[in-house]
Amino acid sequence: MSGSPTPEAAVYVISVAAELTGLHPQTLRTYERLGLVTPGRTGGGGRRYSYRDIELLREIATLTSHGIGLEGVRRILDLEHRIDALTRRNAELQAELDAARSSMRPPPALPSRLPALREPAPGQSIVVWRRGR
Amino acid sequence: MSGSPTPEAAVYVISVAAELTGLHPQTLRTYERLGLVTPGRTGGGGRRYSYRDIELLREIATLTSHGIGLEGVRRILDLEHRIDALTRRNAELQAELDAARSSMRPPPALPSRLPALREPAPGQSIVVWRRGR
DNA sequence: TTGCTCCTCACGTCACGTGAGGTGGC
DNA sequence: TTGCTCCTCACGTCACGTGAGGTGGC
Repeated sequence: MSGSPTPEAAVYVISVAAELTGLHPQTLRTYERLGLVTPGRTGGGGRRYSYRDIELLREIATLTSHGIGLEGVRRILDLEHRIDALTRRNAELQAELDAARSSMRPPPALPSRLPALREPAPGQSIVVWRRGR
Repeated sequence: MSGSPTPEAAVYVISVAAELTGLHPQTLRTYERLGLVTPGRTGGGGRRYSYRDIELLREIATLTSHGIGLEGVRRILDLEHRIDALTRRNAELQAELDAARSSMRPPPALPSRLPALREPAPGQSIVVWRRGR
């Protein structure tokens, strides 16, 4: 029944969340009102913050401590998400490209054990494959 | 002598730049002091804004009109540049991938002029290069 | 009952825009 | 000379954090 806790589990009451982030409880309520962080709710109306919420709150705290207003914070978080998505897509494309190139390379890279090719003398042949003895 | 104007040409005095952007001249001086927009200077100390500067000022004006502080603006502009770069890189990778895939089909696409390689009969050699006649 | 939670309201601080005031060069 | 430019200083406004005050449920 008691599964292992996940980062999304809504477990911290507002006083604990405030303690973990160094923010005022009232500030957390303000952030929720502005739609920056949306904790879960108990039946009685109490807020419950997940670890993800705590991380987000910490990121917001860092930004505001650098003199960034909440509207700026909202935009910055959005842009950072887009950068993350683009970066992931980028790595994906790079991997596909590498795979495509390695499977296409004409002779798939002649094994290095083969003797180096030399220009034949007039009339001389270069044998690359002779079957049998 | 009168070359065609470029977007980077520093041509607008501060009063014109203020008019073009709807911003107060003193606000433009503030933005320069904060390093957001750096117009050129005349020998006498006057500012000269380029069209690129005007565009940047307009973008800043849009952001601040949405209630974003200048420190937030700075961060947002930086993030947007990174998104632009990632998006360009992304298109580049996609193009390379398309090219790689189309040039690789069927197998690594042996040049069509070469005769297909056949397994030699016992004792037979395959000559890939014979100099002279 | 105690200590939490909820909410709204209000105040202090800071950032920012903008105007004034005094200066100097085209 | 006129109208621009330069600068610094100061004030008004707004956003934000934080505290108070009054409430209710575990």
